[in-house]
Amino acid sequence: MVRTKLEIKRIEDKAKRHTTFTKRRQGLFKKAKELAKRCDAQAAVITFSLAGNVFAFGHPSVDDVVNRYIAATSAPEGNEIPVHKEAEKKDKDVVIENNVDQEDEETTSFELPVGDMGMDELEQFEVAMVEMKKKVVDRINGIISNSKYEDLGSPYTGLTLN
Amino acid sequence: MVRTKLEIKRIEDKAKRHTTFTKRRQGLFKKAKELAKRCDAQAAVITFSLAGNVFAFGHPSVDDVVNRYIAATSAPEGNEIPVHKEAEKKDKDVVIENNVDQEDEETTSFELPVGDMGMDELEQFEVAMVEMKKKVVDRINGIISNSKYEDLGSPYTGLTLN
DNA sequence: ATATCTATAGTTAGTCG
DNA sequence: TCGACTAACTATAGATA
Repeated sequence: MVRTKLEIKRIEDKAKRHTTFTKRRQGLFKKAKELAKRCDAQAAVITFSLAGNVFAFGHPSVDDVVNRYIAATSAPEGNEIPVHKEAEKKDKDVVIENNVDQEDEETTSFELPVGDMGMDELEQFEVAMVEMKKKVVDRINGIISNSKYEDLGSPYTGLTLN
Repeated sequence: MVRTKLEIKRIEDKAKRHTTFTKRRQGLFKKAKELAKRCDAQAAVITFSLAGNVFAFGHPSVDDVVNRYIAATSAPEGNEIPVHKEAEKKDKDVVIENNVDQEDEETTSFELPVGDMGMDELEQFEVAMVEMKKKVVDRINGIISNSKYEDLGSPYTGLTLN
């Protein structure tokens, strides 16, 4: 039929919602793949259906990207790191706004106001966590035998984390 | 001019590649937002430009989704968990194939062939990692003061993880 | 529930300012 | 570099099997 204007809001009907979820998830993964391929970038997409099923995609792998994300957001040490802020919605206390997207070398540096805010503690956590994460990931990889490019989804039963 | 058929392959020209990366990243984020809103699902997208900058989006937050992903893929204990396999590319040794996508209650369960494969070890790692992750995330949240819905991107300098 | 179909809404590569 | 434009391409809601 004539497709209506499409409002982006919650779909109330369960069946429709799930159908849409499936279709759009596929589309999202495809887009992510194209982005990774065309732009030679790392990318990961993780989704949870309302039913609690995980669907994840990553290049070169979900875990690679997730690990890197964790490491990156952990801010290594009280040192200079360039920051590109990606803000869009809502309020945001942007501290530094700097667009540094050169491809190869040459990267302008800025001081992140993090150096003196319990950095020792953070550093400890970060190092321990990174090691731990690596082990777990290796273990899981061995066990679940997931491939490199597309990842499997498994539902969430126990262990509430947040 | 006339836009050619569009091949999905690596763009060689740096400037173009970056332009495309930016445009497509925005598109990808938008799609993810729509998916989250329309389908009331959790979703996260993490990308790294070649320059090493992180751009992440997540609903309700990147860390929430990442944590949940980690917890989910860590497979709590030698117990039953339903599995939905999302495979698409390449070879895959699918162990279990079960589509359990009901919205509300009622979830079929299957035994994951993981119980006797160094589960103790995995469990150890997983528990320790989850705790550690939680701490780091809390710490980072406090420091970087990121908002709930859209996350900031920060570049990656030290600590190569993979 | 998964697959295909199709009209149309939405995305984006190339270009310009 | 960045935003705006727009033709061309692509995704997808709704329908059907």
